[in-house]
Amino acid sequence: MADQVITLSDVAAEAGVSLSTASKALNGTDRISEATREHVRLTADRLGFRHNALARSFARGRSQTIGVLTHRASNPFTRVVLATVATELGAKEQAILLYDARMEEQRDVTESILQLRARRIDGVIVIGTSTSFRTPSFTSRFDVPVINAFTVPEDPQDTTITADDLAIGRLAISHLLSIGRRRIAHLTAEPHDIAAQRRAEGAGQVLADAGLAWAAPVRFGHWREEFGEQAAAALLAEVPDVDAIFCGSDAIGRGVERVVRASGRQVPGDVALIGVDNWESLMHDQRGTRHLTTIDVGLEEIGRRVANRLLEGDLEPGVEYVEPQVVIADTA
Amino acid sequence: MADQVITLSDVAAEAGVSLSTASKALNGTDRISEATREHVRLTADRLGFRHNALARSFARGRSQTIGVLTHRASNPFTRVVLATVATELGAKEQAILLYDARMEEQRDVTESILQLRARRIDGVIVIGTSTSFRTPSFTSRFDVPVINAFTVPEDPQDTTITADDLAIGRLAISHLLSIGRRRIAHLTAEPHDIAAQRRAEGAGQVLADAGLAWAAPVRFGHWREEFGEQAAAALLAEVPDVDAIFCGSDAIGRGVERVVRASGRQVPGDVALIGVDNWESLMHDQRGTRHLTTIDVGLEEIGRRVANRLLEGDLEPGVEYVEPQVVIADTA
DNA sequence: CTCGGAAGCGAAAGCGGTTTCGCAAATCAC
DNA sequence: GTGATTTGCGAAACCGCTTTCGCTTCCGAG
Repeated sequence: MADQVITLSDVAAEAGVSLSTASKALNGTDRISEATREHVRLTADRLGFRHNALARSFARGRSQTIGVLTHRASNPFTRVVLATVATELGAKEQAILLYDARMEEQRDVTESILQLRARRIDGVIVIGTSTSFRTPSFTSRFDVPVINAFTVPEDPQDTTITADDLAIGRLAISHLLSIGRRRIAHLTAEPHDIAAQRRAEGAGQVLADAGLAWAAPVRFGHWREEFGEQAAAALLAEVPDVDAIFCGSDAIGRGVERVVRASGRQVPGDVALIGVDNWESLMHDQRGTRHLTTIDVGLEEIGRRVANRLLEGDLEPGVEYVEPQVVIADTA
Repeated sequence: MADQVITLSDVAAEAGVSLSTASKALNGTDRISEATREHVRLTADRLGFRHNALARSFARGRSQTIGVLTHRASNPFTRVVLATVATELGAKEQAILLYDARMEEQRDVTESILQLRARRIDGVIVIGTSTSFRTPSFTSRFDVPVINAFTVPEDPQDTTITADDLAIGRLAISHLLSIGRRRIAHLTAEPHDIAAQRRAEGAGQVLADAGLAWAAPVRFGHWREEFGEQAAAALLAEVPDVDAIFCGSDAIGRGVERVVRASGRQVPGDVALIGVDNWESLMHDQRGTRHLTTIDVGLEEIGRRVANRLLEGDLEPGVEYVEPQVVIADTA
């Protein structure tokens, strides 16, 4: 506790070498005989020496800290990515400095950028939302590597790792087809929502490839449970023999399920349901607690990759997509 | 971008004062004439000077970084607290360094502690789970302030801010009583789960105070949706005229709702339902998307308070509880 | 007019490492 | 055996800021 701290000079003195030799020995830099190196290492261990990270950062000019820019950190998807990134970076001794800003507001963001640069952060992770809004490009505003997570980048050259909405749509329909459904409908969010558009597009492709068409025109609305209820009610009235519904999100799926069951239909017997997000695992952590069949968009994988790419420094320009996974449960 | 960086010496030179004067002027420490101070400030602004945070941390011996210890960062509740803490600290220029460990595993934790100390962190936040397991005490293992969030602390002297499970139970029943329900049942998690116990206890108190008893013995099971289904089915068979169910969590509530509706009963007409967690807002962010009436345990508030208490340094020993809030929606 | 204290400022010593550079000894080519 | 390299190590500069301490100057008290 109150043990006074061992510095590198202490180690050097104890080992009978110079400060610089000790430094190089422990860092593995420069030419040092294997014998000396080992000797220094052993004395360091014996004394319980640990580099003062502050001094080290200062001397090296690298902070061991990654800046994270979020649009709204209270967004549940953002939280998942953020927590994953923090965990992954923490395991590698990297701290994170979070700036939660409304990215539309230039002043805010500019200030954040200045702060981050003053902190000499080693890199930047931008966590966006892959839905309604394109994330402005920050790449050129830092002199350190910048990587985007879960965004629709404004500049296609920005290094970005995100969900594959087209594949999500394809996967959903493929699964419904694979369990024998043919009269399939789709209820999803606002028509201008980018994720909703792409999911619908991917879904439509697979359907067309199978020589089928939607059982009813795609209904656009909101990501909400209530919308699921309303839209499902209207859908059932219009196409009573629909046998599967692809719901744009699990929230919508929840509402849909309630209405479908209330209409006396069996799920999945009469109508199969599949959602997107894998909420239940996001909420539960524990396994084996699934109810709604869904598609996992891979948020955690995005977080892991983003963190590791940044640390390894292999940032290739362009968008990299994470493969979605179908999570089979009780409803399809 | 490639603009070379302005240092404090530059400012001092430009302002025609010594380095030390410049430092003191900008920091507001020591005695400096108001004129000089202002003059230095202006030149600093004009030059666009920002302290090099690394040098500053080094000189001061404080890292502007808070260590965060989590038990399982992938736990959804932990994530909420973590994201809130990160946001709150980020707004005050504090980075976080996350160690996600299984707290039971001593080796892991000890290593984390050494790392954190080497980093000269300014404080520690321990995020636990307020349910099945007591969080070991770390307070004496650091020489910086330690605060617990959302934990059941092993040592009651540890500074802790957490959810008030007793109050949650009380609030749930009070609400059900206030809307006129009298035949109330409770379905909740494992009997050894601390949160489940306390919620049941608080609920029982209010019921007794109203001169009532449970419509059926409290059923303990799991935090799962499936448990909600099973338990509700059994409950309805046993007490067909139950008019309200207090569900230990929203997950349980979801399962319960499905079974209650399937039995032909109206919700909330015949049976009112109330859960705990406020999942929907945790998942949604947007407002106005509620379905299940529930109790918000105040995770975000816990995160905010923990962060601010730590920075302000007013850590009083003992447990501080966050007041739960009832969130009225469609089911009660 | 003198003296003690306070106010305002600067010189310089850290903080604890990393890194450049130079030097002596050892190794190599021929 | 000689000169050219290479190897192994230490001296010292440096990273940019904070902070102690001491030196003037100024002021008010007596």
